[in-house]
Amino acid sequence: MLDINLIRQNPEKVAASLKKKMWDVDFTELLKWDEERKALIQVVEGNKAEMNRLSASVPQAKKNGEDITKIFAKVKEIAKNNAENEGKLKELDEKIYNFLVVLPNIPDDDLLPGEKENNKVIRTFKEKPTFDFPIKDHVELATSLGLVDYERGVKIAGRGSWVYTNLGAQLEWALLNYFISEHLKDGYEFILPPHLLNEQSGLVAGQFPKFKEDVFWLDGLEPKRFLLPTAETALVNLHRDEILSEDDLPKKYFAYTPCYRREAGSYRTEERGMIRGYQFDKVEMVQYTKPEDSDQAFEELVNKAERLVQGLGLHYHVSKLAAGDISHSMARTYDIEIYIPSIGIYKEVSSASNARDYQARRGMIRYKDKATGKNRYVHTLNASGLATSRIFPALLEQNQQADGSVLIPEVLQPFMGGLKVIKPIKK
RNA sequence: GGAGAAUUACCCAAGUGGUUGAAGGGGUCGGUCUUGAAAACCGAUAGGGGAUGCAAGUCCCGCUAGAGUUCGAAUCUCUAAUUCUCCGCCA
Repeated sequence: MLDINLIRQNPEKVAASLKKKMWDVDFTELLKWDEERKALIQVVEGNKAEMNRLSASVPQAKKNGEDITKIFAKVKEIAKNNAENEGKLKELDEKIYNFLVVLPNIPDDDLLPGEKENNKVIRTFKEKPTFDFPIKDHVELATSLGLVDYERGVKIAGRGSWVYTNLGAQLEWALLNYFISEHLKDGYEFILPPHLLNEQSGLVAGQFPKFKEDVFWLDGLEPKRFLLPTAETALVNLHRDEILSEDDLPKKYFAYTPCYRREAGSYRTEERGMIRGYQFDKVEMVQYTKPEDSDQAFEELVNKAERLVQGLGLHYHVSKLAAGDISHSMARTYDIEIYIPSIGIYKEVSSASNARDYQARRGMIRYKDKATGKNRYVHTLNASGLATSRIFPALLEQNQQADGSVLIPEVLQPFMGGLKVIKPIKK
């Protein structure tokens, strides 16, 4: 949610910023409603004040034996006139809310306008791996090593699903364990949230109303619930409608959940296997900070996500996203993209974003500023740390050997009973 | 799934239609006393949103939420949410 004051003060500037996100908006109507609303509030409240005064005078008038029916009539008359105004006011409030609630966040000033083509790679880790043998893709590797059963996944669930089997399940779990242990070391609080969330949570995170069709909704519970598309949705709502103490900030959380998304099925050869499914595992970090601390927190989150990939020894780069490619709710996003040799492209394993006060405004998440005693909106930030569904294939492909085996990164070995290499199953 | 009860401020809680501008207690904060602390005593403690104003202030809305009745609602009615108790079912 954008601050309407910002729009009042400088509508052209806000419109220009949103334009960078490829979002055309004209505030003329909104500002007109806003003016009308202010004028109407004064009328409505003035009338209410008058009614309150009159009603309060009844007991005294009774005591004095005055004619109170006149007072009753007067109040009734004012109430009748006011009802219409109140109706109009409610309508205006709704119109203003509906206008504001769909607007995306304002991108940071230093971002390039436009979409993907204007994303900029700002750092790279390691060289692109080279192989002196014909490489296999991750689907082939996962199958020949007995790590993933795609066919049985489709059999028991349908398209867009797979089964981690045996060492594959262990590898997946080892990745998650490795991420979790690193976050614990860094003092982040571990959360296991529910996976079925209510609509308000989606609204506060900024996924709704725009992306209501992109999540899975469940029948059978009223009011309806949806399967979380990312743990961010849960974590960012933890302190909804709360006023935190300044000493509590920053709040640093991480959660492991599967993520459920409808977008699977955009089947392209580059999205074979587990690159895009209805369900994938992810560890997600979220921070609540004071506004002045959020830039630093953003760097911390990007850095943490990078260190996780570095620990695995995999080649990746960091992209600073153009304004039009960052998500609806976010002001700034860096993607960490990992190299997948078989398709020769980089795929997102972490997306680190600063929502600034956009989500906090929607969720009334505030803290009491000690110096002024005033309540201020917090800033919320999130970053994957990490999503396994791209790490897993990248790891298999980047670490494959000529004999078809795959080396397990040292950091994962303790979580896999010391196993150093996964060898093909003999037929 | 069924039945019943409850929801008041940081916590507990009084309050069944009009000086409620919400009692009282606890806690917290400040003070007195003390070498320091405890105890005791004194004082403060309704938050939040909005309108207006340079400001002080004034006003509107706030007793879970939303509707309604009434000149007037914490109080009466309806709907919903949540919590608790009991019954049923169940991993």
